[in-house]
Amino acid sequence: MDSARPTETLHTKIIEDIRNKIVEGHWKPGHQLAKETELATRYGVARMTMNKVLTQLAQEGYVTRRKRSGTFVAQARVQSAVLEINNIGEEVAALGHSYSWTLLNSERRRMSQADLRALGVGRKVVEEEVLYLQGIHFAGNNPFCLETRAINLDVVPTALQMNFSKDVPGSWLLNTMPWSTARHQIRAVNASGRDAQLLDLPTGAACLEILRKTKIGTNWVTYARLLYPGEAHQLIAEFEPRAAGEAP
Amino acid sequence: MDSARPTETLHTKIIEDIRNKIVEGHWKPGHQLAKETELATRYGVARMTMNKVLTQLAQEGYVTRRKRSGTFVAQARVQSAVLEINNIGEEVAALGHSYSWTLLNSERRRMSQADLRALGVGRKVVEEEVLYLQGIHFAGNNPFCLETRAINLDVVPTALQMNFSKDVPGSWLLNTMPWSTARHQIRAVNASGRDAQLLDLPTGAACLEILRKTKIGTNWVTYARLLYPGEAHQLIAEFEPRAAGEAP
DNA sequence: TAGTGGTCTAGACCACTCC
DNA sequence: GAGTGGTCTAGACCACTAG
Repeated sequence: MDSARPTETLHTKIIEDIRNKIVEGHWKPGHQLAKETELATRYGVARMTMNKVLTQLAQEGYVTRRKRSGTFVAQARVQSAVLEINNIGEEVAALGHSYSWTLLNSERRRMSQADLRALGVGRKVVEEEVLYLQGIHFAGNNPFCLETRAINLDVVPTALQMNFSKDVPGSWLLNTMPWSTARHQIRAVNASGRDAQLLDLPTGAACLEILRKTKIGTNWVTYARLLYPGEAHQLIAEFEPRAAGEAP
Repeated sequence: MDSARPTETLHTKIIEDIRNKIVEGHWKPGHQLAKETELATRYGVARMTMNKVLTQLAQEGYVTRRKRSGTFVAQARVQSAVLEINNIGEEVAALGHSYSWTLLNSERRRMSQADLRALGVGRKVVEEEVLYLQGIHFAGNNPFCLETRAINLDVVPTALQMNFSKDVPGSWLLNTMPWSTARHQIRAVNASGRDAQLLDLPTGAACLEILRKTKIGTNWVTYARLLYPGEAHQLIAEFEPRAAGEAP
């Protein structure tokens, strides 16, 4: 049990101990743990501390807790993974290239049904007034990502005062509306004529398409379509074993 | 889903209160919160309760805590998202199609450098003995996913006794080694001749390629390459605002 | 209805870090 | 050095649910 790195607190050590018992297979899925009070005396801690341990293990998905029944080792699944969605500029910088952004088009208009489709949004009743942008992110001299974006002017009217040939809309929005939440759809598409041309690819080249819908509260802030050359880009999703029907 | 329901506990209500203050912009990033003891008296609770509140908000990424300095509203970023990586059979069933699996090839052999490359693995010194499988997942009568997989026979020797034309290797492994962890790489590729043929696609069709490396402890269990027709499949990643340098 | 987890408290000591 | 968060305790009551 030589643990080197983390702050060695009581409950941290207990958590690791129990987690190991589960991960290494000594406690199989379905195994019932002793009750809080007993585990507490066994580890020589107060019940509050033991509760903290078990609560955290439940949050992590390793155990399931049911009142009146007890605590059980959960059925594990490699089911959810954490996906890093980074700022494109940082992403390029991390690859050791110089980053630049070129604005191709900027237009104030009402969103058409075609726009909605292009941005992967289901049909909406109201066609809001938006700022419609298109531009390219470069890594060195190579196109790295084609961005098409609509910004909801009802929510972010200040966007009209911005000069997006200088500021990158994604970063600006991130700083302006910092607590937005987003939904991503990821798929593979063959680059169509104009997209391929802009990205300097042969027509039909496989691209990774990310559709991002950003909301704040119940209002949508921006829709973005990010198109990456398939060979130049990949997403890394780190594991995480998690139980079946668990929350966070 | 906005929940109105959940058990209204003291600290839950306080958490929501503070979270709202942050999300709605009353407390901007960088804003310093009052200290624990003061917030505790202000909300009329014990410090332990307030500590639980602030600890959870820090875990969620809304605030950053520094000893001796205090608690601050974090700089938020839509930076990580939770990506559901489901069992393929369940995935197909969820779409309302009947699911089936066809094994194309099963072979016990040493992994070659070509195999490693095909599975997206960097070069390894030892070329372990593996069970090398290839098969297709069907949704109805249509190919849904082409799977190429190597199973480490040192870790899972029982795989040799299985009949993978009947059992789906991914599901079987999930049940056998429930607490493994995985790493996923996601990218877009143009389907090459043989892959395209197996998936019943024109050559060059965009496909979503998922490379999955599964480990248990320090040993690798299985490498899998899952190739989905681009149009037929997409991944959904649900949001999650999170602070810059925070640990989940 | 009894046992389990869920929550809360009041007080205490410690470790770290900023001034 | 002093103030902050970090942790821990011993005891208490409550809510839910399985038997």
